[in-house]
Order: sequence, then structure tokens, then C-alpha cells
Amino acid sequence: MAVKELSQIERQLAILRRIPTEPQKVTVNDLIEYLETSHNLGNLSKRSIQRDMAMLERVFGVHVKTMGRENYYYFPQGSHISLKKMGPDLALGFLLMEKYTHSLLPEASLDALAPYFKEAKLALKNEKYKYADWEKRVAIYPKVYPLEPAKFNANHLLDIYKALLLNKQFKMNYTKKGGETKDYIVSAQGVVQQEQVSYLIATYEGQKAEGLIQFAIHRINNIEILDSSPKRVAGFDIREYLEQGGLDISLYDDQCIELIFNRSTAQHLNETPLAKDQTLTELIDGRVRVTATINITQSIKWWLLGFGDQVEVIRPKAFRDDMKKTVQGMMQLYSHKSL
Amino acid sequence: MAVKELSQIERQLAILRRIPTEPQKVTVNDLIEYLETSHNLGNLSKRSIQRDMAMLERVFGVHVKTMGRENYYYFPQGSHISLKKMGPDLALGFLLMEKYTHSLLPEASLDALAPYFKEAKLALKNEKYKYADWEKRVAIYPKVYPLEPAKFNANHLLDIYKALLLNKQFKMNYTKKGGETKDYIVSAQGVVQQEQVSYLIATYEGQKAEGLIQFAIHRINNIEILDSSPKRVAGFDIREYLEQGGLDISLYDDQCIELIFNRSTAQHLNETPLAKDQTLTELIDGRVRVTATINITQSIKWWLLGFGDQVEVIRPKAFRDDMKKTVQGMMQLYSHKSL
DNA sequence: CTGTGGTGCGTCATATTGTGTCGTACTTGA
DNA sequence: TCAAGTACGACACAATATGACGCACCACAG
Repeated sequence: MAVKELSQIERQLAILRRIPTEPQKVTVNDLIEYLETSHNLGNLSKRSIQRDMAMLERVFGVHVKTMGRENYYYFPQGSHISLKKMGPDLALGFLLMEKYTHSLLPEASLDALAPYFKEAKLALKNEKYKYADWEKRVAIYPKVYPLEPAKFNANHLLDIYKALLLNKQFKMNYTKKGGETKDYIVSAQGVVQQEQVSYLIATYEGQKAEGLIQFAIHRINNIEILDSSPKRVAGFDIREYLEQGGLDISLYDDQCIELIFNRSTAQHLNETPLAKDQTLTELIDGRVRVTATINITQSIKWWLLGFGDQVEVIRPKAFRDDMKKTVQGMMQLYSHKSL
Repeated sequence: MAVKELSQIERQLAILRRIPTEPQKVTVNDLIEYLETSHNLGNLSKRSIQRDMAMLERVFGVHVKTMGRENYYYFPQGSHISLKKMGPDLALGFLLMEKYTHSLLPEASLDALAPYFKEAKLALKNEKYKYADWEKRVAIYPKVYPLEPAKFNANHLLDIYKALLLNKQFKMNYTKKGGETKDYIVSAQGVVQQEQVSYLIATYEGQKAEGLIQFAIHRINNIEILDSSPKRVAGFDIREYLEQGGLDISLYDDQCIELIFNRSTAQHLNETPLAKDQTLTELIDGRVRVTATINITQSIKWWLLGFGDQVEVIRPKAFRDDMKKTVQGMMQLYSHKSL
């Protein structure tokens, strides 16, 4: 490639893109090498780059630290440069994302995102928009999960993601169901986030049986990323894993379900269908017969039980019997006098 | 304020921040006025700004359109300038947010966010990070909601948010439960997003009784933002509204609940407690007595029913009787022979 | 249709700013 | 203590930005 000439501004922007955030840093010599190799430039004097840095410091808030005889340049953590003002669509997107996810994201990510959220709020505070009481007007409200979220260290999640991305194994200390803790050398295969609880899908060193193990992330006590490469399970795909009932085992082979709903309850199946092939038929007694093809899992059973006497399971027969048995168990509970 | 002098770069950056995205546009005269008022600059020649624009076009991809005798400048939709490269924490934050929210956000917001997501993926594709199969390794998986999401037009949601922010009323066509449609002039008070379904909390013109009305957003057929100001309900706070059972009515005044769980089922209450003041006591028969202070709502009943015979409601008495009655109803369903 | 006043843009002399080459002060490591 | 490397101020010179034209073009009004 030919040696190009770059105008001052273009050169300064190229430098800007090279400046890392806080833990990392860069020297003038690094920058020269970068510009010469990546941008095929010759003929840049060190003095000019030094002057550029002074300007970037003044205009873009690049930080400088003189350590020893060299200057190191970096962005402080959570810094942000915005050249383009956010439009309302974009700003709203950020605000909604913050609402939806702020309890789910690792701290480090939240810190890094904070300037974007701040900017979004600012963008909605100008002449036209009145961001004033957004907090008082918009809420996300979980329906069926009155539980407090598991005390869940999102930093561990971050470490797992990093291990996945860096293609490394990691060592973790984990509290097993019984309460005993154990160290594992883990090859992460995937992560599933389910409502408030996240699971790591992985294999570990010294595993007795073949297969993928699920670890609850909130039971992880400590993580340390190792240098070794993980043992990858060939052809692993988290969606296939979930479809084959990774978290949620199919109770029956039969996937054709037939239910009879109360009329009022059936109504909302119109809006949120059980499956794409769902059919609804009104019966003589006013109730509604529903058929659909779905994996019949523990979740489905739970969901149907939740409707109480407003739904009756007809098919598969085995599922009906299962429901009947459960109801008999419940009946027994409430036949006793309460303690 | 004194008339400041700005260097070329600083001026160009100031201009850049003033350039809007596509539907809007800006002329050189607008920019001069902006710089003179907002940045207290005098002495800028029109020719210099014109030259600046040529440079911004070349370096930052600002688009220009000559309409009539003037030039209009704007950013194309979905354009994005990144001067700072994303760190891994930030990039992960974006990827997770995309995973969590991409089915919930309005199209326009998604389009505007797309460059950020793209940049995040790029940031994880460099020397160190292997973004390769993120899609195959990370999933969000709803637990208790096997339903297909309501066909829900996120653009209507966007319009509602805009009406809230712009402090305007809007007109909407809405399909009522029965199936009939009706036009409303609406004063939005808030929005609640609950799992897959979003609700607009509002008052409307010609409302018969006092009070806040809930509209399901997926039943809205059309929205048009008006110029009139909404009637604000004094002191409205969505959190208070929800706590007082806006969506989810308390069934009983008594908030002290007492349950007896199976041992295995009770275990996960350790991790995700029912409430902050929850107490667990093991009984002689191995089951676990749980007490907690919570709003006893339809959701809670649903949730408890879901456990089938693994939980028994003890108190409040009225709630126990309610559960008993429901179980008797279920018993009746399953005593019949199936059709 | 024609004139007036506005715009964009090329050009040129001039003012301003960027650049390379010093020198000096300072730090580190041999 | 000295050599070698860095940061940075100063200075002359080169490069670039600026303002003042002029021309071409367009819109609008008379």
C-alpha cells in the first residue's frame, strides 16, 4: 500500500479510536506504531503526536498520567464521547432497555452503560420533551413471580461471559444443593437466563457421567478464569438444548394437548395463543375446547394448575391422570383441619 | 458572556452535535445562529461554516441535500459515530440488553440502536475475543409463560411514550373486550409492562366514572397524537398505583400469609424469598412452615395453585377457604369421565 | 418575463495554525 | 555518574484556514 497523507483531524480521530479505557493505557510510541502499521502512514514526527495528545486531552477529556519518563493516555472508566445528539427514538430505546435490564446486568456493564442512559435522559429533557416524571409513569411489573430475586452476583455472570468469549476454562467454587461447597474446573458451553435465575450449562473436569451439567449462577461463590482452553461439546446449540428440554423436561412423548377452558379464561388465549397451531372450539356448555401442539413440561403443568377450576385437561390421558392425582393430593391437604 | 474564540476543531464538533437525524435537517444559517447564541461566538463567516460542512461530510458522513437554493444537512437514519472503541464490559452490556429486549422494543428504537449492537459485536470480534457463536450459547428462556406473545405493535407503545414525554393527549381506536371498537381521546398517565403484555393507564374524555382505566396496548388499532394537553391526575405515581393493586387486586386485607411447603419445594424459597421478612420453620413431618407479609393477590393464588399438592395455605383463613373451594371445583372436573 | 436578494462555491491574498528541528529538564537503568 | 530516552517550550517555516471577493444559480415578487 502507498503511504497516505492524513489531515490533522483525521489523524487525531484515528488516535482517539486507539485510546483504551482505564485499566489499559497507551503511549505515544504505541500510537506511532499503530498509525504506521494500521493506517500506512510514514513521516509522522513524535512531536506532532504529542501535540495531538494535548489537544485530545483538552477537547475530549483523554486522561494523562506521567509514569516514570513516559506519558500514558487512557479514558477514565465510564467516560463517553457523544458527537451526535440522541434522537427521541434512540433515547427511548435506551430508557426502556434500562428499565428492562438494570437488575439483570453485571455492575461493570451498568457502569459502562451509565453515560448512555444519562445522555438519553438528557435528550428527553430539552425544549420539546418533558422527561420530568418518567420514573413515575413507566414500570415493568412481573406477573407470576412474586418472589424476591435470587441474590445473584452479576459479576460472576460477567466472568462467565468473558470466559465464553475468550474461549477459556475457569475455576469456580460452587455450593451444591445439599449445602456443601466444591471447586470445579469448568468448560462453559452456554448460559440460560430464566426470569430471575440464570444457569450455566457446562462440563467440568473429572465429571463422572457424560453430558451437560446445569449450575445455578447464584450458587457460585467465586470464579477465576484460567488460561486453558475449554472442552467444547461438538455442535452445541443452546436453542436446541432448550427445545430438547434442557431446563424443562417433557413429561410425555405426546405433544397434542387438549384442554377445556372456562369461557372467560379462554378469551385471552385469543390474544396470546398457546401455540401457533392452536384451535379453539366453543362447546354447548359455554366452555371452550383448546387443542395445540406443545411440549408438555413441568412449566405447563404449573401454568395449568394455576388456573384452578377454570381449566380441565382432557388429553393426553396420562397427563389428565397426573392432574387428577395432584388434585386429589390437594384435596387431602384441605380436608384436614388446619393446624 | 464574553465572545469566545473557538478553534476549528472545537467549532466543528459543536456543529456536529447540532446536526439532527434524517427527518429533520439543518441549514448553514441555523448553525450560525446556534453557534452565536448557544456558544456566544461572534465573527464567524458563513463561508467558514460551509467549508466545515464539506469536511464533516467527508470525515463523519454527514449527508447533504440541495433543496432549492439552500443546502440541508442531516445524518441518515441509523447512522452512528463512534470515536471511542467499546470495551468488553460495555459491549457485553449491549449484547445482553439486545437479548433481553429485542422483542419488546419499538421498531424505530431498534433501528436506532442497531449500530450500537453492531459495534458491540464488532468489539468482541477482535484479536482477543471470539464472539463467534454467542447466539448458540446464550439464551433467555421464560419459565412460566408458554404462551406466544400477544401480537403487539411496539410502534403504538412508542407513540404512547412520545405522548407522555411531549405532554400531549392522543386519539386512539381501541377494540374492547366484547370485540367492538371505539375511539377514545386519551390522557395517558402511565404505562406498565407485564411479561409479554403492556398496559396503558389513562383517563379519557367523556369517562363516566372517576378513576384510572387500563387499556391493553395490543388491542389498540391506531394512535394519533393530538395537540391538546392531557388531564393529569394529581400525584400519580405508577409504583404506588401498582402497590395498591392497580393491576393485581389484593384479595384480602390481611397481609400475613402462612403456608406449609413440601421440604423440597421450600428449598428454593431460601434462594428466592417470598418477602424480605419471610421466616421458615421446619415441622416434625418434614414439611416447612413459611410466614411472610405480602399482598395476597390473584397472582399469588395462581402461583400457589401452581405448586399443586406441594403447598398448603393455612392463613388467612379466608384464603384457605378460597383455595379449598377452588380445589373442590377441580376435583369435580376430574371426577367426571372425560368426554 | 426580469430584477432583487439570497444561496453555494471557486479563487486568491492574508492571517492563523500546524510542523519539524532544535534545546533544556527530567527520569531510568547500566 | 553517564547514556539514552522522554516531555515539552521555543522558533522559523510550511501548510492550512480564513475572509473577501466574484460568479453561477435559484426563488420569489412585481
